[in-house]
Amino acid sequence: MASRPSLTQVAEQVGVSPATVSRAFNRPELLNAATRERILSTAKRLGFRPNKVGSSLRSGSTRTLGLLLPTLANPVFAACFEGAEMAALDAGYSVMLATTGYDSERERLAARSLLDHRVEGLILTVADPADSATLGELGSSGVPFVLAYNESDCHPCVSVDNRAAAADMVSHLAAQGHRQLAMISGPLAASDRAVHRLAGAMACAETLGLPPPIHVSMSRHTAADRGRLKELLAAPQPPSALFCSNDLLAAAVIAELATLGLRVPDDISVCGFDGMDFGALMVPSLASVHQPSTDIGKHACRELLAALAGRPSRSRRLPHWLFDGGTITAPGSP
Amino acid sequence: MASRPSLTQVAEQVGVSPATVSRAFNRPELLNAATRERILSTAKRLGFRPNKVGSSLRSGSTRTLGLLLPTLANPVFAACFEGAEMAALDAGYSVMLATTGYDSERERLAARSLLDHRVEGLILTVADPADSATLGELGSSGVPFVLAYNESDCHPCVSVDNRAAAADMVSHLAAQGHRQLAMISGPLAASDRAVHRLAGAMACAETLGLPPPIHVSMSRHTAADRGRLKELLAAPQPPSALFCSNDLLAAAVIAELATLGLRVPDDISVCGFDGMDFGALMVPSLASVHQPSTDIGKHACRELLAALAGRPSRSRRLPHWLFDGGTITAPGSP
DNA sequence: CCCCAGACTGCAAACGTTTTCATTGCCATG
DNA sequence: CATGGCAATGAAAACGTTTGCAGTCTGGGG
Repeated sequence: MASRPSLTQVAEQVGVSPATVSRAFNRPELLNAATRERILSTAKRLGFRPNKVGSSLRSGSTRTLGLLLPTLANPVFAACFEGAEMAALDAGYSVMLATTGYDSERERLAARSLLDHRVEGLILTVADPADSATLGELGSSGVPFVLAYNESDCHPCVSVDNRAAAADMVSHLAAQGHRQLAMISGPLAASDRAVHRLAGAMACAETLGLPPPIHVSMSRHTAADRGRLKELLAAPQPPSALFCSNDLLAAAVIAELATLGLRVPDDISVCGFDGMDFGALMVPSLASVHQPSTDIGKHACRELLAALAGRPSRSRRLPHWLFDGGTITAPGSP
Repeated sequence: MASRPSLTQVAEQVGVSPATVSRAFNRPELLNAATRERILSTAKRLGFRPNKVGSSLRSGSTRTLGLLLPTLANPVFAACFEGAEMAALDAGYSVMLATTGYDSERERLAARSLLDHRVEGLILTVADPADSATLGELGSSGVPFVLAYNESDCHPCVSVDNRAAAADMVSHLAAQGHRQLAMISGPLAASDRAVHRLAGAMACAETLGLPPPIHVSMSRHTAADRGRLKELLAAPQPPSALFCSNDLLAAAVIAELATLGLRVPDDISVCGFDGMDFGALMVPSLASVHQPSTDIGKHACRELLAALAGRPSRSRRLPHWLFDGGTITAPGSP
């Protein structure tokens, strides 16, 4: 009921100037201990909390960061948020989250809205940093930003080395005896990660003298996808292992294979990329290239905060590692 | 570089008063078409966007909603966010998200921070609405709020009927021939949902003349949990079906059972509660009581917006439904 | 020709802070 | 006793908007 009193009201209650009340909260050491206590106690009594809107306007700083992610339906991004939130909180910042659903128009609009709210910096994942309207607008806005998951030479970014990571997985599969692989991804236009992972897999296969992996792009859980999978397996040289460019997709593929009567890994090996927590709970557990999503969020946030503090933010390449789950086995086991 | 120009600067560029520029954006119909165009075009040329901080301060409305959830690691809450974000966006609102990690202190602090940012309303999920410090503070703040997932008689909330939903699942299990059930939950103190689900299961079992379900509370993925599960299965009358109070837990339990050499559903049936998208991708697919998480977020947001518009927000009980996945079968099948 | 109703625009006061610059005592120093 | 320095506080301007009120035109009706 008692709609929040203002600093001024507290001031006149106590009988001091607004400036003094402000100082009681921001520079308490400047005040006479007695006045400070007097102010703090009546502030509490009245239920006063400093209004950040006023404060932001005057100080020019909102202490808010923007986070722009494709979707929270992918636990990877959810983890990224939590990492970023943690780091932001530690620094006294709040975060304003928006999702784009992989839609570039929504992305542009959301970024604009975030800027309108005067976030001091932005962490975001775009389809392709080399060609992004959003990044263009952002650049000319002067608001610092850090890319998460994307890899770029021209912008600060925090990610794993997607090419190397994919190559590692291909090596691992080859070591198990697999030769013909397939790489399954979503639409490449929606994710530079998928592009890099595919490139890494291809390059590694070539180095190892494997036949080039077959690339299959699944649109969005349409019936056509099911057909494409069937077709892939009916090829003259069907792959013995499916490398999916993300864990969610891997899970979907495994489920799809099950409906086709194929068992993983007995009939075919499958692996993913991301390392979502959930993969470890699957039975068998999902083999996958793990990336430290929480840390990606955390470090992206730290770099952003660094930029806000004047230090330039540097790109960080975080380590990935293979999780050798039960969905991979040597080809042709009983 | 060009740090955002202000409305005033646009005004003097165009040679009109700030008021006119303001109107060009908010009440364009009031302006002479020519002036309007002149303003809009120079505004665009200068890269001007109205500063929401100034606007919020003057108008007293931030057009921002707060969302306070336990964790995004549970995809249920992620879906809730996306639903809420959608509804908020439709109404021209932004959302500020914070997570609590099921920690009541973090919860209190986060709520306070949200209020400090002057969100106009709050959507939140608390441990127990009947006894929540956060809700207390919120109440005296005068900021409208809507509970999501929680059930309460004293506060507006959007949820399923957890008791009835759990009862439905128990009926289903009984119909399959199960008699001795176990209910597995997280710490009851952290979730009134778990409490209600347990109560619903118990009541239904009694009605149907089944022996009372055994309740097992798993703390947080500790080694002790594994022991508790083992112990449960070694009981004189071991349960033939495990009803987990959420899907994430169900997945963990299934993984745990696998390490104990038990197959689901051949050796034991398992089911969950939530209906996270992921469950359908598991092999076998996870039987579960589904709740419409996205809609919960969406409706919670709508109710909140209603409150902001003066209409009182009403509690909504959304429908649940059983997803009869492959993790349940009649007891004692080969 | 006068008057009045629009239509359009400007003035200036808010909104709740922060912060620079002064002001006031007061005490110690010379 | 004058001086200077320090500690504690206040006055007032500024941040970028919105908005009630008042002002200026224009044109049409009487």
